[in-house]
Amino acid sequence: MISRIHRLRENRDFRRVFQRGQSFATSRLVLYSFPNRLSHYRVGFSVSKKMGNAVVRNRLKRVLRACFYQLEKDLSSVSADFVIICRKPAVDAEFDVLLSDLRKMLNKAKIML
RNA sequence: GAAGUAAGCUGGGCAAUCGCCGAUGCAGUGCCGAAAGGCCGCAUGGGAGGAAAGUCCGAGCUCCAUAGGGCAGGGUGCCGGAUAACGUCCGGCGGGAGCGAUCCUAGGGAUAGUGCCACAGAAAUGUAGACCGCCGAUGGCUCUCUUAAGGGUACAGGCAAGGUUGCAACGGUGCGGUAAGAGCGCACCAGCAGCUUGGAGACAAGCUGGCUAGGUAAACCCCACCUGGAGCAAGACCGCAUAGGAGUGCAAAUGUGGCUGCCCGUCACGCACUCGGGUAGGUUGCUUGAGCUGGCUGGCAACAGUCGGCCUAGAUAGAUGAUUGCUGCUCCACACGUGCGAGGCAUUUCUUUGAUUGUUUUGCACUUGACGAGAGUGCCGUUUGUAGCACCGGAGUACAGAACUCGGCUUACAGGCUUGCUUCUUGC
RNA sequence: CGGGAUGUGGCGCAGCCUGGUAGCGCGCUACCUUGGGGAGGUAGAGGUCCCGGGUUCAAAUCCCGGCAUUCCGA
Repeated sequence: MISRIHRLRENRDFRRVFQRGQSFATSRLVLYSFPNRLSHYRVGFSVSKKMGNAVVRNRLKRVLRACFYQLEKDLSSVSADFVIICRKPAVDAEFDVLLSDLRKMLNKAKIML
């Protein structure tokens, strides 16, 4: 789990990342990233209502937050905003699968080696 | 034992490591900030539901409006009670379904008025109507020689019994009556009105009366009762990120800047003080409440009273997650290995018990023969430890996430448990 | 949190207010026409009226409760 300062919260932050950021994707997830001027990273999750009911959507966001906790060490010096969008196959995916997807996309974005 | 019916409970458990949210305590006289406040460390003990869901009702709370009352609109609708309130709950009454336990029921008014009742049918609400019909007593015509008497005809006319249609045909059945008929008369039944008795009442029972009044109000409507509007993004407080209003005083008045290098033209513009409004954001509202729980008392019950104990989430891009171990329950398998191990499965067969079905006005009689019990038959198998059971193995473990707070309703839900009652069967 | 709208053949819609027959266009099938196709003509098939209850003699239509899609306001 990640604490509150690492969460993206404002609607205008989300729009900035969507409009000006780079995007990377797998079959389950989409990553948008845009550098910020803070000394840490921030991340926000977007899960559509089409994914399922509130239990399914909340659980998906919790699992993704736990993934980012695993990646904490590698991201400690990164200052950028991320938005993760879930696609439909992400609902049934295991923790390890989502974690490796995130690793792949962050590598592609050359934020993490 | 089987089938059913009603009510209630449960909603996997025990741990480990790393995290999230808020609470309490301690500490650095730490850091950020004008302030309100926020951030960082350690410890302790907390952290989703029976529906948290849908948002269909009702309330608290807050703001706005409001002398009081009425209209419109909306809602409710057997009676009594419970409740803060309700369209909820409890107990009754009437109606309907079921052998029964039990279940369902928007259930006021159709003589206040209006509308509608397709098709069919003669006729669909008007004391209406005559298609097939019945009669033709009375009057007409006519036959028997004539009168009387009788017959014929179906012209006038009478009738609403039978048929037909339809969800529904102007009370039903029977007897009398009549030309044929008719509540025309009578008896019983249904329904209506009045009275008496019982009941708190809905209503029930009885008596009397005149013989009769279609359905639909989840059609308009009438009657009785209820109802101001919005919602925690309500509202309160802080508020010099930034933007920006009003007033007063001073300054400037051919000034400065832009279009534009110049002219013309045009647009914009200073400083100080005071005042309120208020955006982003923050704090609060925010969890002690019609609260939970155990007894006692009253009540058929819903529920109320009283005594004791308890404090039990508070997020805001929205806190419960990740990785594991052991285990519960259900289903499938049982190849291999280990243990226990003599029957297991199927059945259009028979016997018994006889629920029940059919024939019949009823009974006798005949017929059908559920569930259970016993026997038989078929397959597999009885020491080469096979069939089966257990370990082992595999799969599954629902519906669903607090968002101001309560009381209900509705809807979703794997599996399991408990209790009451009903019907049938068997044994004692 | 509050307020609406829609659901009818394969597709797009009418009918609902005022209850009794489910209809229109495109598409589909067969036949005619043509040397063949298109166009045209004739005939035909195809419907749990979103789902479950109720009112009524009778419900796509009226009432109640769900489901799905969609729009608006704060």
